[in-house]
Amino acid sequence: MDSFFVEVERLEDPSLAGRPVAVGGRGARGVIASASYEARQFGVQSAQPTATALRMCPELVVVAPSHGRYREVSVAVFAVFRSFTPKVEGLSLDEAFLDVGGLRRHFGSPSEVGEEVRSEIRGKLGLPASVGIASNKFLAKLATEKAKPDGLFHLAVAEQLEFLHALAAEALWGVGPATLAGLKRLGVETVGDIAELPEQSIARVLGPTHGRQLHQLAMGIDERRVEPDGEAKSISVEETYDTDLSGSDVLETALLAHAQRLSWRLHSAGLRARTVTLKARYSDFTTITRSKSFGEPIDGARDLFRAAQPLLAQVDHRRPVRLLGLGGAGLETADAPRQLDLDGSAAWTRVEETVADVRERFGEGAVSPARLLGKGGTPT
DNA sequence: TCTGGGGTCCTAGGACCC
DNA sequence: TCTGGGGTCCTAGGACCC
Repeated sequence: MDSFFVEVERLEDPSLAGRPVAVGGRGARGVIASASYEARQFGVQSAQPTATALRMCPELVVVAPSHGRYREVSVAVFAVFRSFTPKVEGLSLDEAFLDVGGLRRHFGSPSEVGEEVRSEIRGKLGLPASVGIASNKFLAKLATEKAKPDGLFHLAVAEQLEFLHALAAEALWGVGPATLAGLKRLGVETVGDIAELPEQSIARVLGPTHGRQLHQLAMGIDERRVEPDGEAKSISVEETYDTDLSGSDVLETALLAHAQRLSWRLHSAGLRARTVTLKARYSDFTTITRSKSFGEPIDGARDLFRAAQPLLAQVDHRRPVRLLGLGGAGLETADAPRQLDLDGSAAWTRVEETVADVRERFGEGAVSPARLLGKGGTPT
């Protein structure tokens, strides 16, 4: 999808059409999540601090993100994908691989399939989408970049290598700042340069696994299949605060809010977590994680809070904290057998079930622990 | 006007078990 | 007395992606 968050916002508010618009955090520490093409002309891009974006483009309209809405629209977009083939592998809310190798009978060419997908999304949802077509996943992804915005690009097999080798090395999927720095030390500028190097030279700098994979990609080889989406592996919530947190009380209250949100996310997904991970980022941006695994999976807010308290104790309370996060991994479906009531928690389980019922009917903010009221919790 | 939020995968050491 | 070999799980950190 092109500028997905921005385009969803334009559906809700048509006055945003044709203007430089970005979706992102509006606070002092906000960053841009999605920028319209009009905004990109000014240099606005995702991951950029909102303040910087506003300096580059003073007339920029910054809209606060509505993730719940994007998730809903994403479900509709994926339903369109699955109406073509069950072989759909999502990469994010707004991007997926479709293996359309078996659709030749119904469509004359891959490009016809691609145009049909785009037209369905435009017709049913009113959103622009771009399609890249190629012989494997990673080339298709590169082809999609070339298709944007609102277009289609079919990378023919005969032209693969010429197209690929002319690209800058950082265009490769999996080459970020750290990998790029290593490649530059080898004198690499383009993907073609990588292909010409012996695999061993790359492996010496990047390690055997990464080195081999990168070398293969540079030669246009990618054997990975399109794997239809499976269960999530982790679910987490985090928040960067406008002003740093300090002191045990403040941190613990923030943790309680996270436990509430995480519990709700797990409950909504029908999952429980066997491993709980606390994340803290200090004001100097150093980031630590502390985790603990349990024999029995949990999803209740009280259990998550209690599990995370000893982890919070491992955070240096003398240092200001700009971000606190809480996540669950080792996920199991919630219909697995329940743990026995060993500590008299059955009553609490009933409380939490009731809270979940209320939230299902009235929304996540309908119920909140008293300790959080007046701090973003909504009293009822 | 320093640097979001939610994910995946990989590495590496140590515990523990057979 | 001088310490195996393999497998799995746990924990912490880091790179990368959208």
